[in-house]
Amino acid sequence: QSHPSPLAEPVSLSLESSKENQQPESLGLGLGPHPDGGKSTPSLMALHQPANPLGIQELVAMSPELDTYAITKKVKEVLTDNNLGQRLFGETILGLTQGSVSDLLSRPKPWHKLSLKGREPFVRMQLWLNDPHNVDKLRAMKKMEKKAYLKRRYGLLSTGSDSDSPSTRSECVSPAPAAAAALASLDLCPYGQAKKPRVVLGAEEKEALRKAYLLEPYPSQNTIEMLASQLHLKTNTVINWFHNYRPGLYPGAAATDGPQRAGQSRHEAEESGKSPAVDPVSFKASSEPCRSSLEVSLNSPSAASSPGLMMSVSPVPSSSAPISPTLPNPPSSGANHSLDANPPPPFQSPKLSRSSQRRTEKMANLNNIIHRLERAANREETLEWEF
DNA sequence: GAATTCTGCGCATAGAACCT
DNA sequence: AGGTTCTATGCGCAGAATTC
Repeated sequence: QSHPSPLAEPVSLSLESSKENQQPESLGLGLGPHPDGGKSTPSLMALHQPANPLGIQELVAMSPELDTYAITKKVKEVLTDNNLGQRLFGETILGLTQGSVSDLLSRPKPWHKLSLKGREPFVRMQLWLNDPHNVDKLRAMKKMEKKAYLKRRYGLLSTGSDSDSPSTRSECVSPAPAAAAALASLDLCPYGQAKKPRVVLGAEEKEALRKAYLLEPYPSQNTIEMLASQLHLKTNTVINWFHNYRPGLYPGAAATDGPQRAGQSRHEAEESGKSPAVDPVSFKASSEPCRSSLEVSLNSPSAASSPGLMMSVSPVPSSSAPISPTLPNPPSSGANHSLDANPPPPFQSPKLSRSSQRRTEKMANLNNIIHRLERAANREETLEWEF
């Protein structure tokens, strides 16, 4: 629609459109034998060759088959590890909105099912991953946005360095390139930062919390801890829920329908600066002539030695048991110190036993909670938070 | 050539988490 | 406490592809 075309090169990683300049035949595309099958595939290295740049479209067309699941998994991992939001990433790297980024990352389609246009974001992601410096650049942009926000709001810049500013407390230590390179090994968080998956409360949990709220809108610490324990939630989650549920923040909340959105906010922020500190040109300009892993062929054997975020590119992604992002994570250890006295169920098959047992326990527990809450509410009896 | 289907994406919003 | 940020998701639109 009216949004800037994704092909208008919001990408700053030397992905400038070069339609007027393409020389496909002489690009030295690194058409090397595929490590697995000897299949000749083009590489993405040409993107970083100023002398013979390729347009993103050409690049997509020439790109080898990419493992979209692995790419999105890695991108999510990097974004999470570095506290980089999907909005910033989408707008600056992919030229897409946050919602589209979320959709792409959570439900990537297999490469072979994508059209050329549909493949484009994945190629951009791969390119972005290839150079660890890009993470730093995005982090820098985030800081700039933060500063701009603070300036707008308070008319002053945050004092002190960003690293010790409270507003950036959650950012992990600036990664050394070497550390970033360590990302190349999957599933490692290079900065020792625990990942914090988003909590999605189940219907039963919400129901229990709602009833708890009706009985006690301002629960004591003790109550919160008990609720957290019984619902297998973190106390902070319970606190946040109560906080968000109170009418003050969500008009109409706590009535029946649960939290409503408070004032909208992002659009104001975006309004005041549609491209808040997001200047692809300057971003690109800041990218020193880093002849990093961008130059490395996606499929070339040398990729293995690349210090960057090079992903393995599956020639047959669909056959490689795609990593479904929706696969449930194994229950985190220690998350289940149930206070209830439910004895462990009899032995089940190893795979089922843990999750189904947990589920059963949780359901029973929740039913118990709801039942007691209802009884308490009906009798108007003093709540005793014993489940 | 019209109708239908597919695909990619933006917009709006819910709600959890975070910041001041 | 109030406000903001962030992610997930539903809905709808536009354009391309396909079918009739």
